[in-house]
Amino acid sequence: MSDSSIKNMEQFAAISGISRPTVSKYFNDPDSVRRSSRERIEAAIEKYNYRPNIFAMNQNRALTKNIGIVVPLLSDPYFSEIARNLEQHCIDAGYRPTLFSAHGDSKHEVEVLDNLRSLKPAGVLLAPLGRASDQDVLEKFCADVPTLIFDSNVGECGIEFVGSDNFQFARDITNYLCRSGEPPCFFEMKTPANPNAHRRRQSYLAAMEEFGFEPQVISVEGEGWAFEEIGFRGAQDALLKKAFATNTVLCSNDRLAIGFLSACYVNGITVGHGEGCAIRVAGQDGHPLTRYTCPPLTTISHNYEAVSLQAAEALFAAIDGQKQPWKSTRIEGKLILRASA
Amino acid sequence: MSDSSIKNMEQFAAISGISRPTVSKYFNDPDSVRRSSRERIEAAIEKYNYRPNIFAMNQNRALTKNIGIVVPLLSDPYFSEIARNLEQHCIDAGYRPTLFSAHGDSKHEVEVLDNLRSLKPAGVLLAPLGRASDQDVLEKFCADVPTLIFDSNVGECGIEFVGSDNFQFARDITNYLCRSGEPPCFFEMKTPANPNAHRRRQSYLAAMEEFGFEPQVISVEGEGWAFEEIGFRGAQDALLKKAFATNTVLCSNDRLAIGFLSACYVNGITVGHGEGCAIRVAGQDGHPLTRYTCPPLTTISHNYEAVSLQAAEALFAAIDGQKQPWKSTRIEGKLILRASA
DNA sequence: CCCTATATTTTACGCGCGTAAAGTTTTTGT
DNA sequence: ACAAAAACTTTACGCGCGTAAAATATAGGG
Repeated sequence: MSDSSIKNMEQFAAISGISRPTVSKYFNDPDSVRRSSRERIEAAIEKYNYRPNIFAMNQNRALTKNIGIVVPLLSDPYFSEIARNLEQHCIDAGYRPTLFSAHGDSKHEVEVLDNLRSLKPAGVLLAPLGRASDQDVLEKFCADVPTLIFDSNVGECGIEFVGSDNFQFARDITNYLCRSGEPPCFFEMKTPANPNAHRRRQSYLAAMEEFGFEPQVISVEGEGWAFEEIGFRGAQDALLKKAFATNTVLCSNDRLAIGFLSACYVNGITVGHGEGCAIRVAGQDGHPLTRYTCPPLTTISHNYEAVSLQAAEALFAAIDGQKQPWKSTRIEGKLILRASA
Repeated sequence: MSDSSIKNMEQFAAISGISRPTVSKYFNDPDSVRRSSRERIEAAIEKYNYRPNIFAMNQNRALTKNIGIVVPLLSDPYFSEIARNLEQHCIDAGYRPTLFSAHGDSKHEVEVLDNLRSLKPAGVLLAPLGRASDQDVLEKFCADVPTLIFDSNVGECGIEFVGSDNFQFARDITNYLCRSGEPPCFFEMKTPANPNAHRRRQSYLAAMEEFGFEPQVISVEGEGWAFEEIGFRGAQDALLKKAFATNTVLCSNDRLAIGFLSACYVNGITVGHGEGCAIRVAGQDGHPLTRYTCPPLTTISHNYEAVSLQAAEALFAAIDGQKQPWKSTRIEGKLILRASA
């Protein structure tokens, strides 16, 4: 418990009366040293509170336990939630995760990937920015480092792709909306950052066709990641123009829907599936706050747990040397019926 | 642009026909080498796309440019927003920020701090968990590493404290609520993680006394960081019991308020300051989504920009060797009047 | 109790780079 | 054109630790 003036493993080994390599072995696997040594080391750790420098440790190690986790934007609840899950899975499996955000910007993404190489990661879990990503950089990175791409597919690179089944998302919720009331219009951003948005639109179109309804897509302007603001403005505009052919709107994602709900509110339009409601609104993603919107938002939620677990385990398997052909795993979401639709 | 087979600075220096130490100097400061050398190095970088290993770089450097940023929980929008700001300021000042989250858990916080030492940071910007933090560990860390504490004060440790003026927050919004309608009740968590919550309660009490109103504090049960859920349940309960003496509620923070609004909605209680509204609700923090709640939430917002700038610059000054006595800087928030109150 | 097989520890070197000190070249001033 | 100053390059060593190979200690068998 005393304040260790011990600066490195050399000194620590000397004080505990054991050779440095043995101490090194101990930290790598406590059971790999003799019991008597282990006890002396552990007593010394207790006494001096010494810990090896993790970066020096990884410097000359054949296989590190580092795993890099990269998401496009940490402030987006979907990514912060999935990142949280991934980190936990890594820790549980004995790895050391490090989290990076590309801050919604392609240049940052490239920089993160560059820095990641210095970490000598055993593997990387990467959710690319999508459309904006530098494809060449991603591919080269995947070629150099065992990488599992999740959330947003960017060609067959990396070990495997794991993400949500966006076709199923839009299909199932469109299906529900059609069966429970008027068919939905589709509300989306004109230039979404993420390719999943395209899948959702296409799936909506297909589902509507299957039902024999006329689809209607409202694409609103707006760049960047301020989806609520974009949804709000787009909805304001569209509501003013009475642009929606039916009384039901399916938003491309929950954050747009949150903006949409807000626009409805300020325009005095009551949202919900009940009597006296003017419009039904649904989202997609299972954003943590959709439970608390007014009204609570009907949505289709990512299976966060399954996506993150599948992604993590596929990466671990690859790190363990199990070679598999590239594949794409798409995990179904779960419809969450609430008052908004 | 070719795929560099270059593994280290040695090889890179050899290929570019320059000594390794000179290359090292170049990466440390391109202007510190002769122009002819610089051009040759830059040509080689272009050609082989070489970058030094950032962790090896910092290994034996007297002063690194690393800055650690630690927040209690990244999934909380307040922290992700402030962290984003801090990162940008670090980058702008030529530092290399690395972001860590304590995941709302004291043990993680200790671990993060341990790992941070390995980074040999020039400085650390630390928002402690608060009540749950291991005080001894924090103090020892501050003694070893130039650390600036922000958001939540934990005794006079570190270089300086920078945070919001929580007394002013609750005072000003209580003031506004008293002047614009019935005096507010105060809605809070019984056992908040963060000491700022206590300040806000006390400030509310003081402000009410000043106005000559009877204060009323409703403290709801709930552990952890699921504030919306805690707010929702607490509000459900309190509304059912008609626990509020007035028609106005000041929530201790915006996330509780979001849960509160949701509870009002499902109970058919209209929120707002207008005609026909049953209750007024206000929050505190300036959560990014409060603009889009229904109704939009009246709140008092942190001055994110000022807090992060002040914190960053104080740290930079300390890193540059400017010794100042410890002080505490509390930055005022800005009242944001919306429809909810 | 002695010898061999196995478990540990030592020795020695490497990872990728920073940096001080000493030697060399280039630039500057005149 | 020459000396002094400035810039640069070499040399040499260090950071904190991993790891293979050699040396040593421990355990098992008769």
